[in-house]
Amino acid sequence: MVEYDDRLSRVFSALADPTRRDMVARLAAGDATVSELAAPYDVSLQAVSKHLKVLEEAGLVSRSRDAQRRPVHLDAEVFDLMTKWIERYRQQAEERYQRLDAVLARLQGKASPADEQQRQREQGAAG
Amino acid sequence: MVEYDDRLSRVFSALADPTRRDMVARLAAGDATVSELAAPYDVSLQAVSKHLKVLEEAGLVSRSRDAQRRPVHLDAEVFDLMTKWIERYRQQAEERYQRLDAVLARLQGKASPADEQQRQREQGAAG
DNA sequence: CCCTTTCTCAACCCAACGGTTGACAAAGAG
DNA sequence: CTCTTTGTCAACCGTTGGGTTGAGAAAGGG
Repeated sequence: MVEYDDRLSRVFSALADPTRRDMVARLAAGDATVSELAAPYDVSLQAVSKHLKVLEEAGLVSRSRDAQRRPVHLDAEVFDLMTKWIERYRQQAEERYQRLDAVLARLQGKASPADEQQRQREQGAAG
Repeated sequence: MVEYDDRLSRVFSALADPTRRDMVARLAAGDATVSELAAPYDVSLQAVSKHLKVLEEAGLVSRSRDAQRRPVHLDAEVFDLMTKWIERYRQQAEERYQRLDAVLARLQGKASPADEQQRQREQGAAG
């Protein structure tokens, strides 16, 4: 379970680069060779090869062989890992927001917003 | 529209660090001060301050003032940006997969898988 | 066999990153 | 005003990351 953390780091880190996100977008349309992927960019083939290695180690992509060519394939399953992480905390934050709204509505100006802010912080530290 | 790209890079990059993801998780439970956030980690307060700056510049977090304290608040909206990007290509990849399955089913062994792989690649390059 | 195509590995460069320490700003408390 | 608390800024340091070039592996074509 703990290793997942490192996996997430790799995935987020891989997608932090615009070129690599671009390649993922390209690969979503279909498999491609290294040269095909390199074509749109003004960098060496070696640089593209490195990018692909990063994507592969993040589990976003897999490579096979077809004569000299190395077709690259997008493995979309990893996206689930990210989506789950994101959704978890987004929902948590939203629920908290709704709770806060409810409290504020109940108070209806009986206390200052600063008091509520303080209460919120303590609640967070306890939970 | 183009600026969004850089924004995504910042967000993904910010979340590529396990400590920062941890802080986001903590903040999903409620606002917290810098010291409170620093407590669980074996690093200087300055390091934590730097992490928070990264999260802030990514738009994941905002900071206000309460006497000497600087309460940190999670801005969950940015998550939508990520989710949208991810979902877009995940769906695209899945649809492509289903199309491929359909084609393979129609062929029912009339052609070799290699031919289909080739067809796939050309289709991708054209689209 | 040699030549071309496709791609990777290795070494290097420089900018960015995460960490440190030291100084100091901001805001109460005495 | 002085002292403490809370946090940031600045300078520095070792590591990582994206880029380069050069060499060469892998697989077919002549």
